[in-house]
Amino acid sequence: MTDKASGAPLVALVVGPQGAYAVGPGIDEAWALAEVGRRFVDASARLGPRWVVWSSAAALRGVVGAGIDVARTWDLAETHRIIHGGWAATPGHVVAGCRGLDEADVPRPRAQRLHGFDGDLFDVAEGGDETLLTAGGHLRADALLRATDAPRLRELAVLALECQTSQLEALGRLGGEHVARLERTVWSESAAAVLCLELERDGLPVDRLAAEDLIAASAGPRARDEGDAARIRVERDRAVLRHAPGRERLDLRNPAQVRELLASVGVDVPNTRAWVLEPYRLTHPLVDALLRWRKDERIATTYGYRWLDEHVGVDDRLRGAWTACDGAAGRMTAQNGLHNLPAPLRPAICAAPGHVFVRADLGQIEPRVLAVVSADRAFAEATRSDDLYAPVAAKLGADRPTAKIAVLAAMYGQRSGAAGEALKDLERAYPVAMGLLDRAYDDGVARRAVRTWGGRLIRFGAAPPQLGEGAEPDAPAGSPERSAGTDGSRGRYARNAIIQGSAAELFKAWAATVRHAVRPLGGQIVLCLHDELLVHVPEQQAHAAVAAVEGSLTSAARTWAGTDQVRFVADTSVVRRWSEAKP
DNA sequence: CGACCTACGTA
DNA sequence: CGTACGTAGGTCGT
Repeated sequence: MTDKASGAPLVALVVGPQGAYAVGPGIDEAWALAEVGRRFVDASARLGPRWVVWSSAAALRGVVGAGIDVARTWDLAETHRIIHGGWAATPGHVVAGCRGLDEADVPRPRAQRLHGFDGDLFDVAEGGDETLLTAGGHLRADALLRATDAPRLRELAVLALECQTSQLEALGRLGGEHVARLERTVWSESAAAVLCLELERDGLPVDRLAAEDLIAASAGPRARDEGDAARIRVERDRAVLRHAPGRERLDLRNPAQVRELLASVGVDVPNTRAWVLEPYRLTHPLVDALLRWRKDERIATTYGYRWLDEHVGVDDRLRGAWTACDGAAGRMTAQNGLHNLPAPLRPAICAAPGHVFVRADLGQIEPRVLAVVSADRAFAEATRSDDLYAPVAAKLGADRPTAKIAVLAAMYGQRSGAAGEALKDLERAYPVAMGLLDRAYDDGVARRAVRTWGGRLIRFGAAPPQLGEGAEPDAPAGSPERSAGTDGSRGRYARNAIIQGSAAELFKAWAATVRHAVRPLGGQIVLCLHDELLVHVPEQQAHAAVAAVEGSLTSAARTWAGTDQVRFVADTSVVRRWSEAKP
């Protein structure tokens, strides 16, 4: 069995709790756990395979952790998510997907282990002589954890190869003449899953002292004990409460009390959200003080000393868990603030001595993606420009701000504001692109599943899969499918998911290419932020890294889009601190 | 203790 | 100008 398009032999790797197994053309070996890294390197050099894994996290965390470069993979879990939609993708789900079995019947792991007991040992002892599959053809729950001997590991590896074959056939049925595009999606999404492990391993470089200073500016000094912390909190609150004489005991963290307080000074609002209060900033000094307090409070609670201590390692790297796709359209997610670090803290994100960041963000990615997905030749023409809105404005006979609002309104669906006339002109100027958006909207209203450009399924109406309960402790919150909501909300969701999800695919294809290109330079991708990449690289290699990042965009975009008629642009700069680059 | 709400950070 | 995500603190009910 080989990967036809790339010519690489397909080798399954299963890593269990006590050993590993690799099987494929030219290899059929049990590996001791301590030897996995070395044998992985040997087998990679000897065979140049595409490694087939149930999931990158399960099979490759140790390999990546050892600093080994993992080149080509086929991640069965990520592929399952592409083909079938949703987020649940345990080996059980993969097998069910491949065999056409009902996802709802996938065996789920036993309930929570009891406090103070090691549930794994208990389960392994009890499940020692079980078969791999149930009578119904499903993979037994926790099959990977229970695979403690070589024969069982081999069985799982062979099954993985069968699933890969089955997924490839499914891609062929789905893709027709575009099967190669879907296969490339699998490759880059699989690479993204490996990249996630690298991001977790490497972390984001932080200037700890700068971070402490920035936190101190908002949260005050480090508290020595609980009483000290309370005193500092009261001190912070006083900046607001001094504007409310007689109500110094009020709890600013309680929105109901804050709303009442605002009413007492004549500010009557339905809620106390920042955008609601913003117009009242000058009405009463209390409002301004409150909004400033909220900013500080955010840093004090979410990005304060505790955050620094818990998530920034002794090597001054900020680490969190990464996932290659969320449950909706397929963007990457990250924990511990890596994806929502407040701008005021960005000066603390600083390259290590002798290093710099190459920072690059994609410009106007979503309308450019729309040009690809819709194959609208006129709209593609507009992407030739560095600023896509300029030619659109010219074509509409409108000014640039109007053209921009019209395009955004078309893509995201506006509820308020006045894009009306320009929107009608847009429909006339780019009927193909607008037609795609209208069709996506209608699909959402009708609960019809849609697919992104790369082939990821966006589902509707299905019962939300049972996450949680130990099945997938790290599953992103929320249910991936939109079964509820109004017609309009589903329509907007579908329209957005096609654009946002396709953009995420292009981004990951770019990131995977960059990752490969900067490795020989000693570079690492240290942050992925939906349309922005931060690459950490030795100073002397900055120039080469910039070229690699930009060259990667050209090649990744051409391959992903299947055309060079749509242009993608990146704004790239070399900086010491993240904040030096204006996004 | 968890579910839910409010609020807000990022893209 | 919509969508998505992660985090924390509050309340309320068990």
